[in-house]
Amino acid sequence: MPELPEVETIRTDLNKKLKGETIQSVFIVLSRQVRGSTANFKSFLRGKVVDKFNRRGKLIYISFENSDKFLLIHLKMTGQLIYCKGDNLIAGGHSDNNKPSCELDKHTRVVFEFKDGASLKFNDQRTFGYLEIVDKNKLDMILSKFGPEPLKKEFSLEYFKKLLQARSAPIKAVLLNQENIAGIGNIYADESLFMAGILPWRPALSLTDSEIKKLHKAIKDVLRLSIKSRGTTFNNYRDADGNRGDFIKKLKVFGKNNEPCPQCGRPIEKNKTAGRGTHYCLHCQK
DNA sequence: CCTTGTGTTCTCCG
DNA sequence: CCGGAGAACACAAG
Repeated sequence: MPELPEVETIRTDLNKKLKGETIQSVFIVLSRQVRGSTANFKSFLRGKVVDKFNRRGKLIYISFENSDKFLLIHLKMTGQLIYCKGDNLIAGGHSDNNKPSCELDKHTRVVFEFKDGASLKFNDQRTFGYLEIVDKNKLDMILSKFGPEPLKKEFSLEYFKKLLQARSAPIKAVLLNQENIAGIGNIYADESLFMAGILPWRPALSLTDSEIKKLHKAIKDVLRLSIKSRGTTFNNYRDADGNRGDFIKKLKVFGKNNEPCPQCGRPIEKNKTAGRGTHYCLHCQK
């Protein structure tokens, strides 16, 4: 479940590895995950030089030198972007021969092959993710639907207060909606609500000023801490080198059903809130 | 049957 | 009847 910290970890890593590199060819295993024509997808990308890996919420978009089009990559729940260089190369492998240039994993769906010999594998066990080439207009349209980035100034306490004041939905549902705040998913919704001492099903408008302030800080703190730990590997997430994220060691409630609460020792409970599995401590959260 | 991020569709309410 | 909010469902695979 890559959320903001996981996608940010991947983005910064790949930016270091692939900025300025040239795409030589693209090998497509499962065309269903490439939106639009796969022939156009391949022909557009061939020879393109990576300008930058960018992120908005949980969405990665790659810009290219001398091009006004972008490659969107959404990992959804089980997507991975795995970089490999040098090792595991297959002799004669090239997408033009319908042969990949590197060893595929069980769930590899697309491989980008670079001129310097490196490959970038898009893996996705559950095939919910997608890749798409879009022009600037479409990119802007998509990006404009996202709420503020929670780690930027635009996510102000004022904005957060206004957001919550007229909503009867559970606070967790408000946090999960990408149009409200970009990048929070199930893990960080539960964790930030625990940090702030707020029960996930409380109507958003029932939060007091001091609770809103606590939650605003908790969201930023938990996301920053997780980025420092290179994200949370609960099951599927891997960084660009195939490594796990360490933040799972610092989770307080997510996935801890029936385990003792780290604050009070009473068992963590789990229910379904906002349609999602939700973890909380009835004693520490009000 | 369960899991989840997102897009779509349905339903409710003023 | 309209619009918006929120809930419910669809998707896929293991």
